[in-house]
Amino acid sequence: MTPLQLCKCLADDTRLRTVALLSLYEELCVCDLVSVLSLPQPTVSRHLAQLRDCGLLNVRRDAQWSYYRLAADLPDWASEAIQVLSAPLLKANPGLARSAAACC
Amino acid sequence: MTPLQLCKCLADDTRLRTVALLSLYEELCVCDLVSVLSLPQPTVSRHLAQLRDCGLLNVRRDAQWSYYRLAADLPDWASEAIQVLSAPLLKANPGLARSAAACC
DNA sequence: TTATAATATTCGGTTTTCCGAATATACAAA
DNA sequence: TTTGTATATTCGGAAAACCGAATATTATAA
Repeated sequence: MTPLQLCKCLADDTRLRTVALLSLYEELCVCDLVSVLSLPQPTVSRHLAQLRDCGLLNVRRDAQWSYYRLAADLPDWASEAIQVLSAPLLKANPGLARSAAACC
Repeated sequence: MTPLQLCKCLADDTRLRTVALLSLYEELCVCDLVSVLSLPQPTVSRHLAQLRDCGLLNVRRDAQWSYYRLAADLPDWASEAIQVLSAPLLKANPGLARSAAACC
């Protein structure tokens, strides 16, 4: 995981919002993200796979649900960057956190 | 300037290294960057223009030289993100800082 | 004015990224 | 086993990003 890889991962609205939500909610399943982000399920799954392949997310499978969370072994600078970038995004989009609170 | 815009600006190796150098050197002219980054001048200028158009960099024109620096009016979260991402990049590429020291 | 140096821009073409649609897989409940 | 739900993947095509080459611009010096 390099700074460039992290920036590329976060240089997409869907992925950045996903990571911001996971910095707030610890763990979310795909259907929650589909509902909160208002995007088709395959789109969400594709971005999640990309974040997982980069080492940014971990998955936990429980029955037919997949629960995603920020990877536990991220370097400190990556966690800090995610925090620093998520905060203003969530502040500027109160609807995101609101609809997540209503669903997750 | 949004977190997404910042991430897109930094999601390119040339631009990320440029910003990292400017987080270390305060002010650099185009020919310094051309030399340090080992890239064609038009390539460097194009990326600088992109960073300038995003509001990330300011230019100061002095005679035939253009001196670039990080924008003075960046929001705190953006400055912090740049610092957090630049540090590991510079640490992982000691040659960058070294060749900048030898030239600028 | 001419020549030169530093920088900026434009133009095509290639590569990368993203998405919609369709399909596949995994699991659970009936 | 069949049905249904949740998730993942594949496959085009479209949009965007990036680069090399050529050229334009600006300013200095001769």
